[in-house]
Amino acid sequence: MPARTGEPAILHVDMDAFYASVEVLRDPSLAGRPVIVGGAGDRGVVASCSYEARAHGVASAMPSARARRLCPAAVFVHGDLSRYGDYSRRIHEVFASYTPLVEGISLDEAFLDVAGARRLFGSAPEIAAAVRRRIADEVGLGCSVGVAPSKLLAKLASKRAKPRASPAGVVPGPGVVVVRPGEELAFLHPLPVSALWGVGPRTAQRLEGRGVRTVGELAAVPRATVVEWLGAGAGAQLWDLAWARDPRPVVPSRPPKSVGHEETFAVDLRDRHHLHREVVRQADAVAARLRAAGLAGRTVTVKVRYNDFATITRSRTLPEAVDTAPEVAAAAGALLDGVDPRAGVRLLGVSVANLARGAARQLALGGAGPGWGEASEAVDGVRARFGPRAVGPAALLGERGLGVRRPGDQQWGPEGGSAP
DNA sequence: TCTGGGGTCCTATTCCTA
DNA sequence: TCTGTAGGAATAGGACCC
Repeated sequence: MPARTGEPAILHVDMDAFYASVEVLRDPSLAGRPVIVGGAGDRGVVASCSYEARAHGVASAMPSARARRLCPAAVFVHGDLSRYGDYSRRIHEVFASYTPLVEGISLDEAFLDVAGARRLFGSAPEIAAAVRRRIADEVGLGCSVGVAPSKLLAKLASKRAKPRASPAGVVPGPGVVVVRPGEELAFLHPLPVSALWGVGPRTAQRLEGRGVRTVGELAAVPRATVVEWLGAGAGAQLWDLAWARDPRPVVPSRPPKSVGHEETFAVDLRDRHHLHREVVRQADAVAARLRAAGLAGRTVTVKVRYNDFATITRSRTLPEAVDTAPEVAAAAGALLDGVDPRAGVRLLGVSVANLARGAARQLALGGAGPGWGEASEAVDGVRARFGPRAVGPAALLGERGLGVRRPGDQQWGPEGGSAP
């Protein structure tokens, strides 16, 4: 039960330019310079960038080619997710020292419910300041914290707490912003509708077409009208959010719903042979991740994006859950056979959903082949000892590039523009 | 300007079955 | 047995988030 009812108790902690800041820690000569983490190739995008780069107009998710034009002096860094994962774990150790109620949103972002921590550590704003200080002292990174009675407001508050980049330079932010009970609507209503969780460019445009630009204007529309515009689910939810009604609790851990892998090619692929090899490679990666997580899944989906960006998916639900490369590859390969690649395929993806915990092992035995399960365990063992490249699917033998490259090597788009 | 890769969630449609 | 139907599962697509 809350020590003092009504007081803000949810923290949203958001690291400042996380990947780029980690890269500066690794290589201090980058400090103060425009740093861009992401794919440097023709089809790459910006995953994260330092505030010095933002001052030139660079932003995350922007095509790298455009970022380079905006900021020719920028240093491009390939990035390393496993390193960011290590830093993320250190940050979460700080969170866990205040409350067990930590919901990780991504490597660099989390919600903390500190209602039960206040007797021990002080008010929510005091905890927020302490978390910031400790992450700076113990990990060496900056972050911004929002404190509010709900997730939505905590997230918006952390955004306001952030540093700002303008052509004139980087302006530090307040670091911690608190929205107290009673201030919710005054804080929320002047913001653009796109500030609401679930309003992307598409929905924002639809609302703007009806004369609704701010959250306050949305709140002023009758709820039934918003439902008519956006459907029962999204409409009702957005209208509630516009009135700061957000009862979502902080949920410490959620099991994954799907595991997938997808890759954009440096050049479009048109022949089935190449695409089938890619399916095998991706199926191998997905299956290995499933086994590592102790999961298996029944629904296999193949995703194809053509060179005009039109995207299709084809999926099939198997009678039993699978977690081995040959089984995932067989299902995905069959789906791929129903797709015409002649228009040019720029992206291919394989994913597995309908997940259950460890359901596949005994089913794989005596199933399709002589123990895919045992063979996969052996593969996992070899990779654990000798590295992820030590073994791969037989179908990929003898081909340079394709066979050697491992999924995950190109996290933010293909390097260069030559054929794979 | 030309758009990555990891996901979640929602909706509409189709198909199967009781 | 035929037909209509209601509901659930599967499928496909799309918006959105970090």
